[in-house]
Amino acid sequence: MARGPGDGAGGGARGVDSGGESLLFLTDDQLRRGIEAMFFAYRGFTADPDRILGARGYGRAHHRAIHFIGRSPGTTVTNLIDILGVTKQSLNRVLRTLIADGLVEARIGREDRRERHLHLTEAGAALERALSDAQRARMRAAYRAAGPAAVAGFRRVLEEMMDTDQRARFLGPRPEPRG
Amino acid sequence: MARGPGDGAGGGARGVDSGGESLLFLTDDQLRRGIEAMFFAYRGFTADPDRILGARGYGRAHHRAIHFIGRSPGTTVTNLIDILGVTKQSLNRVLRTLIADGLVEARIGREDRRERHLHLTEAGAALERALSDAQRARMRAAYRAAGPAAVAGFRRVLEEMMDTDQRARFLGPRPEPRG
DNA sequence: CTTGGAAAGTCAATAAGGCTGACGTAAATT
DNA sequence: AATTTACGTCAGCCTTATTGACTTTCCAAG
Repeated sequence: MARGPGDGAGGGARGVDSGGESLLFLTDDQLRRGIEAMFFAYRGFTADPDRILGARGYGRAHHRAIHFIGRSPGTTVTNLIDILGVTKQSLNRVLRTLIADGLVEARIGREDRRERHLHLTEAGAALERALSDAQRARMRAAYRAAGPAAVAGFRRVLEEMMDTDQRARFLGPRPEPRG
Repeated sequence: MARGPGDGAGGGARGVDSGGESLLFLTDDQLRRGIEAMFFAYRGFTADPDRILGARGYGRAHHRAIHFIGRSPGTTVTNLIDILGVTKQSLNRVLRTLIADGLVEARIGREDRRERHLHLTEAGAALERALSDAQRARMRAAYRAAGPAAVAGFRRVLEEMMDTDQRARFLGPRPEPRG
C-alpha cells in the first residue's frame, strides 16, 4: 500500500493545544482518516461479542436486544423497536428465539395487558454479562491507554455524531444541561 | 476536558499523567454509556450515505468498496479483501455490480496478469464524492461542535479500540514511533 | 518443455438479518 | 359499537455474509 508523500493527515492532527483554529481547518484527508477510524474502530468494537455470539448461534441483532433489555428491564416491544430502529417483524424474529431459548421473559403488562414487558432470565443475564464484559474490557483498555482527556473528547464527538433525536434519547435520562 | 497543554495527543506524549487517575476509575455504567454512544454514533454516521446508496440500489458494502478504491486507486482485489475483512466471494459480488454499472474499472495487471487493479471511473468518483461529502459534513459538524481537544481524544480512543493489526494498518503509512 | 502448486478471481448455493405488506387477536379508547 | 393500539405471524424480497468448487494465470521444479 504505497502512499504518496502528500498524506499529511497525521501531522495536521498533532498540534492540538496550540490554538484550536489550526485544527478546525479540516482537510478532506483529515476527515477521511476520521471516517476510516470510525469504520475500523467499530469493527474492533464488535469483534469480541461477535465471537461469543457466533459460538451460540446468535448474531448482532440478538446482542442489541439483550443489551437494551438488560439496561432497562421491563421495557416493551414497541419501546425496543424505537430504540433499535428496526421493524417489529425483525425484532420479533430475534425475540422469539431468545424467549424460546429461555434467555428473555415476556411478561404481560398488569396495567395494559396488550404490552409485553421484557426481562432477562438468569441465563439471559449471564450472556449479557459475558458480552458486555468483553466489550467493556476493550473499552476500558482503550480508555486507559488514551487517558481521561481523550475519553471526554471521544464521548463528546460521538454525541455530536448522533442523529438529533437519538442524541436526545441518549442524553435524556441524565439531567445535564449541555452547552 | 479543558485540559489545555499536556493533552495526550501531543507528539509522543504517550504517558498519561497520574493526575487523571480519578477519572480513570470507570464504573460499569460509564462504560455502558460509552458502548451505547458507539452504537448510536455509528448509526448516525452511516445514515446519510445509506440514504444515498439506497436510492441507487446499493448498500454499505458498495460504499466500503468505493471508498477504499477511491482512497488508493490501483489497489488489487486481494488487497481490498484484507482491508475490508470479507471473503473474496462477498467482495466479488459487490465489485461485479459496480463494474457492470460503470462505476469501477478493473484493469488487468501488467506485471502479474492475474491481478485486477481497481480504479473509479468518472461516475464512480462522482458517487464517491457524494457519499463522502455527506459523511464529511456530519463529521466536520461534530468536530466543530466538539472542539479540537475533543477531536484529538476521539481519534486517540478510536485508534486504541481497533484490533492491533488494523491499527497497524491504519497508522502504518505514517512513520511514527509510538510507545 | 511440461507439470504441479499457489495465487487471483469467478460462479453457485446457502443462511442471517434486514425490509414491506397483509392479516389476526386482544385490549384499550372513543 | 367502532376505532385505535400493541403485539404476533405468514409470505416474499433484498443485501450481505458464508463455504465449496472452478478457471485463469504465474512460477518454479523436474
